[in-house]
Amino acid sequence: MNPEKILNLSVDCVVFGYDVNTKSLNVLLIKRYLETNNNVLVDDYVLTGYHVYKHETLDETATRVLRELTGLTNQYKKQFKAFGNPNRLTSEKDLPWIENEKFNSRTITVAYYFLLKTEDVSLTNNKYSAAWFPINKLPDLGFDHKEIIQEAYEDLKVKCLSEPIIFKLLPDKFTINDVQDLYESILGIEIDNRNFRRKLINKKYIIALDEKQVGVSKRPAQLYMFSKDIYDKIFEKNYLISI
Amino acid sequence: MNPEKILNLSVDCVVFGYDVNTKSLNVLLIKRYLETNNNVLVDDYVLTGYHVYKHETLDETATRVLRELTGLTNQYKKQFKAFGNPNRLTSEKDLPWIENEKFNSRTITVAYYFLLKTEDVSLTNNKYSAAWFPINKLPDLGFDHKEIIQEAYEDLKVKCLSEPIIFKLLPDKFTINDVQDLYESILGIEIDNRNFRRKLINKKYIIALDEKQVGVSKRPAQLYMFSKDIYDKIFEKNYLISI
DNA sequence: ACAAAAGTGTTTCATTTACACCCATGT
DNA sequence: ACATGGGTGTAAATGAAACACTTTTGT
Repeated sequence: MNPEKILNLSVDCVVFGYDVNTKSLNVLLIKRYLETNNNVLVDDYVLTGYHVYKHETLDETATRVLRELTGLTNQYKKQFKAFGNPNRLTSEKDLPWIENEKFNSRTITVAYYFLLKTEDVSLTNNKYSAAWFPINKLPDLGFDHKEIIQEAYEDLKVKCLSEPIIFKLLPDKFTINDVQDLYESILGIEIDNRNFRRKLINKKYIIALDEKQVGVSKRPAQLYMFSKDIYDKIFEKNYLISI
Repeated sequence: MNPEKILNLSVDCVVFGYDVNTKSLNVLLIKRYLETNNNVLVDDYVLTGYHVYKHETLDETATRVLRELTGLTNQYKKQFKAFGNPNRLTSEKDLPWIENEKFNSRTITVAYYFLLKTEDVSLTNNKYSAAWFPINKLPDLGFDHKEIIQEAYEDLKVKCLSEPIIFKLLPDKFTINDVQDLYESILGIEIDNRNFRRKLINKKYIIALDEKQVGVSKRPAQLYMFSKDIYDKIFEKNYLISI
């Protein structure tokens, strides 16, 4: 017997992945397609999500949804907002879909975002036809998912300035320039390399490895890692008022 | 005919109020009391909250809940987290209450906090027996409301450092020391008065009025106001990475 | 030898921190 | 006159911002 769904409550997941090579911050989306008599009713993308089961916490639902799509567990996740507008699933495109899927059209969704590495996800033969899209080149999106992604992105932008979550998006071994590129991708700004470099290297929790890049057709860069242990140890709450 | 409730979805409101005189950051709570045959089953406090109506957005529910309790509208509010643990309403104290109120015991609540001035709320003859409690001296609380308040408070602590929401808790005319006292109350820290004073007075959006305190039995202090217009005009996003 | 990205130092400016006494007013 | 909280200034230290060239490597 299947677990029982809560019919008017779902979790939607904005899965962020960073591709070090293309320097692109991406969002993982799944295909939504519906036709009747060769008549295409719905053809766009949506976030991955599912109803909450009766026995589950919201966090567990989010974890399950990610695992179902990618096979991954133990990824950084954050619940960032609930969306409950009564009209959020009532656009012209959404109605046939909802009818087909027997959704409750007044469904509240609790939205999470995940941070992971694009390279950790294998999409070949993905049963949801999942695909990565650069955050700035999103396809046509169903429901209110464009808004949800936008709010996740805003939260990420703020949060990456004050917490070391950036490293969740990078490989375990990275270069200083990787970090800079990622900040530039997320924030849409340019950063001075010398200042950034000095700042980062001076952090005790940024550890230079005995290793350099291999297989690059240029001067190979020094590799570093992030030590969460050291970060936690030296973390000090800062009460700087900047209004 | 009454609007139709969504039975498994509610909004709970953490109403923060600051009392300038006692320098106390308070939370507004309502009484929860139930007895049968002179047998007290439930006697504690809870947050104010209510089910979401079918036609309402979540924000509208929160606004309605606050208005119902205090008569106030147009107060600062923020949705900060959804709570959906399947066991969140199943403690020994909560069960008789839920039975009595015909709640769905698997109710998800979307939590908001409000910031307002204690003095704006009149509690005489309040039909919910509402009362203010200092954030550090909360009474026995029902459901998971202690956790909800704690999370609201954490969010407030972070947010007041980077956004001028502190002024939502103060009267329109305040002294520099009022602001300092409030920061100290919220953050639980001590601040150097000279440094704080200089910092604040140098902000263009902190405007010295042609007025001083009246009715105080000491040297009356200069009154100031906060100009949101000027704040918005000179606001600049800051991309300082502090990890 | 050349292309391409990695890596490096110094100066200026702004902000934060530390710190102790006099002042104005009401009683 | 006195008690009470209001109000003030300076110097040192830290952190951010601006800025251009050399080095290393693979091809």
